[in-house]
Order: sequence, then C-alpha cells, then structure tokens
Amino acid sequence: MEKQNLEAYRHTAAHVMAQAVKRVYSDVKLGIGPAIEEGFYYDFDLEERINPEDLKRIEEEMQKIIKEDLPLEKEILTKEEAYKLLKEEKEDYKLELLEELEPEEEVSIYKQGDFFDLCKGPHLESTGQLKAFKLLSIAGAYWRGDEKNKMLQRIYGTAFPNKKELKQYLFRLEEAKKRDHRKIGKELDLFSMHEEGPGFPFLHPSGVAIWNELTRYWRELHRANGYQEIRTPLILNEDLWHQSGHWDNYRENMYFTRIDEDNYAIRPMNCPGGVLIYKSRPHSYREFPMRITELGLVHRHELSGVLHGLLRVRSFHIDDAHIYMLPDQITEEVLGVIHLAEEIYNTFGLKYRLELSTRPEKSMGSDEDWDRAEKALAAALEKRGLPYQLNEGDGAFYGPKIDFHIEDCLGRSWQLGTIQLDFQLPQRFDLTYVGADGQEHRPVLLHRALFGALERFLGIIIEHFAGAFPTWLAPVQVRFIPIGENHVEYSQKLSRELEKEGIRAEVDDRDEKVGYKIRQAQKEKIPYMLAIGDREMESEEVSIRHRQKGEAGQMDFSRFKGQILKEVREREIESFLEKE
RNA sequence: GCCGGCGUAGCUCAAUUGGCAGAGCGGCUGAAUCGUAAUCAGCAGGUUGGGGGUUCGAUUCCCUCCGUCGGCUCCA
Repeated sequence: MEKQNLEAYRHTAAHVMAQAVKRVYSDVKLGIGPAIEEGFYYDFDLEERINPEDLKRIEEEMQKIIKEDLPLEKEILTKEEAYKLLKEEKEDYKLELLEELEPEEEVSIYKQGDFFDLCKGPHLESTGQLKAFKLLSIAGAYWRGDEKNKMLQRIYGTAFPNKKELKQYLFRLEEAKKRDHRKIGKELDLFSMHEEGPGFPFLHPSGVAIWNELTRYWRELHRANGYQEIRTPLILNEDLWHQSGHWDNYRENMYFTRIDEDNYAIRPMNCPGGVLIYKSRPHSYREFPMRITELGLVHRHELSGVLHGLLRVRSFHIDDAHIYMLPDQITEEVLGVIHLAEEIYNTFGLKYRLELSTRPEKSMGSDEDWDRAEKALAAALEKRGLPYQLNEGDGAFYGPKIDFHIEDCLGRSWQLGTIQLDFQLPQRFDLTYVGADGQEHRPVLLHRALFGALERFLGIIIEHFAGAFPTWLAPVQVRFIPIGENHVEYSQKLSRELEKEGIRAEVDDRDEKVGYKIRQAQKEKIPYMLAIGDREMESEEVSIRHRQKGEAGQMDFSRFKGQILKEVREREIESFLEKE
C-alpha cells in the first residue's frame, strides 16, 4: 500500500477507535487523532481511567463497527455550522481547533454512523475496509503538547492492510525488544543502574573495555585532525555560571553545592571551564582555528520521567570540542566537523539524519547575531548538499545548531552529535585575539560533539550491533576452549601470545564439556572461539568458531593472529572470515 | 515533573477467593575428563522495593514514598 493510502487507512482506524471509545465510555471529549509513522493514536478527555485491560473491550467494539461496515461520509460545512454542531456535542477541544481556522474557511467533517469528527481527511470509504489493527498502549499526553494544559489519555494503535503484515509488525516489535540496550547491558554485564543513583550509570569491566576502545579511537581521530585535548574541573564557582548565562537560562537543570562559605555549581556543560583556559593567555589570529577538545563529564537534572537506560541519563561524558576562529573560517570549520562526524558514524555503520535548529524563545543575544549564525550553518549544509530538517525555535539558548539524529531499536529518535555556533560566550567572557592589524577582536566560538554523549553512544551501538560488537570493540575478542584438562596449559600459552599483542583473549579452563563452554561463549557474543585439542597441539593450528559463522575450520595460529590483528587495527565491522 | 502500568532469590518467572514463599538458570561442593549451543547429584540463597494502615493472619486489600517501564513535556 502506498504511503498516502496507508495514512488514510490508519487515520480511519483512529476514527473507528474514537467511535468505539465513545460507545464504551460516557462523557468522552475528543482531542486529536492522527496517523503516525507506525500506526495512529487518538487523545481523549474522560473522567474514567482507561486501563490496559480495557483495550480489549475497545478492540471488540471496533470489530463491531467494522462489521457494521459504516460508510465514511464527508460533509462540507461553514465555520458557523460546524461551530453549532461541535457546541451541541460539547467537543471543547475541537472547538478550540475550529477557532483557529480562517473565518470564511469551509470545514469538512467525516461521519460514520452516529460518529462524526472535524477532519480534513482523506479516509477509507467504509469502516468495513479495515482488515487488521491492534491497540498497543495507553499514555498521558498534554493537550497540544503543552504541560500547562490538561493531560488527556492517549491510546496508541497500529493498523495494516492485512493480518499478515500486522503480525509481521508485531513480530518485529518483539524482535526489537530483544536488542534493547538495557536488556543486553544486563545479559553481557556491561552496565547497571541503581536506585541509589537514578540516571547515573555504572559501567562494569566489559562496558569499560568498550568505552576505552571508543575513546582511544576518538583520540586518534582528533589528534589526526588538529585538535588538542584539555581537562577542566567538574565543580566551579557559581559566579562563573552567572557570567556564562547558564544561571539565567539553565538553572533548573543544574546541581549546586557549597564549599566553605561559597556557592558552587556542578557543571552541566564544559564550555565555561574551557573558556577559562582560553583566557589564561593572549591569543593571535595566527593560532586560528584553534580546536580544543574535552571529554568532559557533566551532570544535568533531567525530569525523572524521561530517564531511559543509557540513552537518557543525568550524568554523561560529552566528547566536546570548542573551536575558536575568525568569522570567515566558519563555513570551512563547520564542514570539517561534518566530515569528522561522517567518518565516525561510518566506522560503526550508523545511519543518521540531520536537523538544523533555530532561535528558541528562551535565549540570549541579538537578532543579527542569531541570523548570521543560522545562515552560516545552513550555508555549510547546502554547500555539501546535505538534506536536513528545519526545527524552528529548537536551538540552544546561546546559538543555533546542526544535530545528528539516530534511531534506537524501537524507532525512537536520539540526538548524537551536535554543532553549535555561539556568539554569546565570547562576549560574556570578553574573549579576544590580536588580529593582523594589531588590534583586539572577538573570536567566533563553535561548540561541537560527535559521539554526543558517550553513554548514549554506547547505548546506541549496543542496540545497533545487538551486543555482537565488531571485534575491535568486543570486551572479549578471543576465547580459547581447551577440549580436556591437558590442553589448558597450551591454550594459555597461545592466549598470552595474543594478549601480548593487545588482543583481549582468555582461556575457559573450567572443567566442563566443550558444548557447554561453546554455548556460554556464544551467549556472550565473543567473536572468535578457538578449540584446542590434541590435533591442534600437534599441527600448531587452531580450530576457529565464529559467533555468526559457526565452525570455520582450521588455520595456522600465526595466520589467525595476523588476521585478527589486522581486523582490530582497521576497526572492521565484519570478520575477516567473511572476506575470504 | 505529569498520566498510566509494573516491582517476589544474582537472572527469568510461579504462588488458588488473604492462610507456613517455589521452579529453572546462575553460584558453591562433589562425581564424571568429555571435539563445537546446556553431564549428573547435593547444598546455600528471600524482612516479597521502603514506610504506614486494614485483618487473628498481607506477596495478595488500602495509603504513601522510591525505583522502573510506556508516553507527554524537556534535552546529549
């Protein structure tokens, strides 16, 4: 089914659901009920609480409506007529929507049996054409998405042209849940969360092994691209945050503390600390562009309801960088950052989407500065011919930004990298450089992150690889499986040889059967399992088993060593076995 | 923060209408010495998320707090 038709199909399902809800409950007021990416929802205002068990009742009622095969009839009304009708039905929310239409505009409503809805359409011709649907969940949702408004009850559902496709979709959902990073994180012993620190992740040894590979890669890449790394404190005097503007614009997300008689803040961002280093000595235009990175830990007080495994936490490491530069270096630097971002995401095989966000309501600086910054970012994107989505009013309080977004296993979108222009901090901290003319000037400042938050990035790649990390990232890269106890010592010798080369290898020397050890290594998603028995000791070969490919035959140990070292060094996503 | 669901052993989950809290996996001990996804036996393991209430008696019913899950809002 084409996208447009599917939308009409699901939108009709939303209407049928609304009709069913109105039949099952009394005193229901309708909010909005659109088709969405993977289904539809409808918002309702009613006293009674809809329970998960009630979904069945509503679904049954929907079945009846489908069986009744009610035609959907479009009627064009004047605004006045529509107003009268909605007033009679006490559809207060629909009335609010109606008010916003142009006075002379005509309005369409869609009717099916005793149900009607203010709606542009299009729809199916009749409710009988709905073949497969399912109600999935209930959630609270503020009217018009504004937390000052009343919270309505939203029912999410999905609908497909036939039962088979619906079944496939539900199966896909189940499969996706299996790669949830919270589940895999527990299974592979990568990280944990504790009541004692909601939103503050704990990384276990295996998680740190991955972390260290990520940061090693990150440092190599930045060194090669002209960045210098710094480190600044987590806690700084509150005055600094007044000066930076965070106190005015970001206070509710910050944690505060006292040292002796003074007020201090735990940093929610790295920039002010970095700025102090910049200010520690005078600078010349000849140093520009000056690319300074900091893998900085920040703490932000996020609302309790939004915490989500590693993807949304209260303390995280930003792979920050601040680039100080001349105004005419902006485009080139932005392009350079975009290029780096692409390199990183390609290394992991991640697909992303770009967004450009402009000035928000709560922000500082002049319109001219904002305008200039927004145009500079857009220019860079257009120069590269990159498609992007424009988010009006979604920028940071100090400047507009380009964001890199990625989807998790359930299709939820998360921001990774970001590029933000900032004309504010240089002013607020009176940053200067000496130009070719011998005079002091104001540098342009660009903030950027590529992983975004390392914690989030880790969560994303856990889901992306479903725990089966490329060899260079795998916490354990090789596990030796001695067949019997007289093969243990030889296995240990080989293992040490790999370990000397930096490979994370280990020997399963437990007194267990081979099948048992293999099963365990498979479950741990270790890339290479090497079985060692009499045959191998004799021939100086290893029997390779790969987690995805299964048994892969024999190979000289020295050859295996060379291959895995190459695979790791080149940070390959695929095993060298796939390339043979 | 708001709306709704959930919280039982390290993990996954049981426990009839309120009546002594149980299984598998994992762990420990012992036996078996084994060639590509689970060898067998025994043992240990719990203030049923915390606090309060109703009751002769609460894992079960009520209140409250915490955490967590799905959304909303907000952001890397």
